[in-house]
Amino acid sequence: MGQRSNVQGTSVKTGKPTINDVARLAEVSKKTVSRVINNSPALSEKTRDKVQSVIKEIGFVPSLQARALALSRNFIIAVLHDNPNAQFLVNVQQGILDELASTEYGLMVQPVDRTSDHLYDNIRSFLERHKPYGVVLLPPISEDDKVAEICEEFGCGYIRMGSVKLDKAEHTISSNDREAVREAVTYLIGKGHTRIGLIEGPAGFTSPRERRAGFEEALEAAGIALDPTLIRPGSYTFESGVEAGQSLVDLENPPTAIFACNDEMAIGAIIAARRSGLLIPEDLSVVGFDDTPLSSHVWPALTTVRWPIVEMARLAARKLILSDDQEAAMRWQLPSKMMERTSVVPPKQR
Amino acid sequence: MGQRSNVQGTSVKTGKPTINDVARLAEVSKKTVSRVINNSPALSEKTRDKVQSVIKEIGFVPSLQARALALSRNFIIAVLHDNPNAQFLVNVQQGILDELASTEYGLMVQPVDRTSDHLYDNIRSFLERHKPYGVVLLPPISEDDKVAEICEEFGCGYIRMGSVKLDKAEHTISSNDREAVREAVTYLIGKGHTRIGLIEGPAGFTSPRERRAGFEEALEAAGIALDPTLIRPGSYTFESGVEAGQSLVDLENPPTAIFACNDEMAIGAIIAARRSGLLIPEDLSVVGFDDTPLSSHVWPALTTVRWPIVEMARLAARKLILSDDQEAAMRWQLPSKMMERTSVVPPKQR
DNA sequence: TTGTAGGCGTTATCAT
DNA sequence: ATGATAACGCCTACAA
Repeated sequence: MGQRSNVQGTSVKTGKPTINDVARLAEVSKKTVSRVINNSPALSEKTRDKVQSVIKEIGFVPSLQARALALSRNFIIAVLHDNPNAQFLVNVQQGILDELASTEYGLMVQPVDRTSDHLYDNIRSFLERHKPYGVVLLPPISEDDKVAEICEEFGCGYIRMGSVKLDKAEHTISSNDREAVREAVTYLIGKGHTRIGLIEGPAGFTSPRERRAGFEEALEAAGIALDPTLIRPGSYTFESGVEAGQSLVDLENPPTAIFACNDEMAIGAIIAARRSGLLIPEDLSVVGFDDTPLSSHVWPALTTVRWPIVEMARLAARKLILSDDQEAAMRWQLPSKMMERTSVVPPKQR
Repeated sequence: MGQRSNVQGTSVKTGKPTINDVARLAEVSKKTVSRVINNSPALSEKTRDKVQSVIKEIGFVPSLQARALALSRNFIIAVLHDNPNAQFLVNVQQGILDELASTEYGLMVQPVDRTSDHLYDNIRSFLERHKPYGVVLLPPISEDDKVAEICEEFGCGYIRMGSVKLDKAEHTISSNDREAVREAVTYLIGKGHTRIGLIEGPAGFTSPRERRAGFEEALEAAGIALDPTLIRPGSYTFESGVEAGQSLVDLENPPTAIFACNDEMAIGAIIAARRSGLLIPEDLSVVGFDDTPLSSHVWPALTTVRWPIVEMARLAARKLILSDDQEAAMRWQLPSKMMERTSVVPPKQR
């Protein structure tokens, strides 16, 4: 007897049962056990049941390391990001982990530097090293087609998360920024605002572009002419919000409301306005975008638009690991929602 | 010729060179190559150089999957946490990743539920499945000795991050909450405050306990009697800060300053005070703890205490993967620092 | 100092 | 439907 064959069927070395132990006890070959594990269709009921009962009995769990070697693929989903926003990143992680919790998959996190000369090499080397089963690409890096190509090249599943449909449905998760912003600005208009400032996001990315488009659509639908003097650039940072907000309230004929392309800038604008002696929201209504925890902890609580990040991430993971879930594979859009709080009131009569 | 031996030395199957290719081209055995990879001391200069030049030439990269199988250990550091604070978590991840960037290690994230009946089983099954090289335990789960035992049991390196020394030096990274709070409260006293409110953290964990101790030590050193009516419980949430802050400012003889055990509660207290018509900081000075991004984005900007989280996480990773770095192994404390901003002024004359 | 043989625990190939 | 045998790519024990 080369192996000790005790009642647990446990091999001597590691103390944990292997596929060999199962095969021996079930009196079948390793390959048959492997077929059972992988739900191979070509198996007799009887054999399957027998093997499964042995598996349960001795508590066999397949080794992920061994499978990784044989399959050249790890049971890991990786988040690839170039995103400074902590809350966003953590929400994504949470959503993915929710979906993975009932599986054997694990989650890796890999930041990348979009400005690096070695961006693509770094991504390649990550994929080559860790061979993740699939990756979730977060904005803004998700907008880079080359990155998606690299994933494809490595035979690695990928999902691109963004504000618009960036790829085929099965590779995309997106929200509807344009409609959401249109709705938010329409809400401002509904309150009676006609002079509405816009603080934009950084140029070159789709989300700011979409949000601006939604802004313009809302104005147009209400028959309000776009006033370029009410539009300010921003970079999604608090400081840029302060600056843009300041320059808007300093206007001779300032806006009665501001839509900022994210919460940090919205809060920056509030700070700037308050510094100029304005009361918020009485003198200036403000709407943000993101629904960061920040937004409900400031005073006044910020009306904002919320991406369903956790749900999006969960769907992303589902699309990656449940390749046979056709319904999930085709779903690619989850709608944003406006969170009405206290930073918006009708404009003062002049 | 069983293998195609082209100039790249690449094996036919995967397209990527393996240890066999290196061995063949360098005219040594696999084992010798393996020794070179693992920096085995017993090797002649000549052989080492030769092998290394071949490795470089054909671009050989050892397969992590194969090593994982052979070693029963993955080249992965995992963060185990039960921590709701996004910024903290992301900072930890960033610190670890900074340190791992120059290595082949990757980062996994695994949340756990402290309130679950299966807490320990879940941790066991994670360690068993993914066999991380080491884990970083974040507070508050890091305070659970049983979790550390489980890591030990699996032969998995671990580092416990906390407010006090929770374990042997090589397993500990901590800050000096007590001294930092003492310093912050002493600073308030130095400004002339003598009635200082305290909003505590949740009972049962060490960080709130340490922070309270620091608070008491500062008062005692200044000869100020501890006034129990100025102490309020809190749970590290914004809402608990609002509540505690409200009850403090409603006092007949309210404090002129408040120290809150984290920023969220501090900001909650500011909101509550403002709601009661107080001017901040003129009527009430406030100090927080954590230096979340929040704290510099509120008005007034919050004076707070900053844990060097990124540095702590970096050191944690270093301790885990550089087992021969004695200096790092022994270092376990990184000092917090008070960030002076604008939420503190001397009390008004009465 | 270096090499040989065998093992880690799976999956794939190709029979039967 | 099932099995024998050979990968997968590295590491360890032991031998030389």
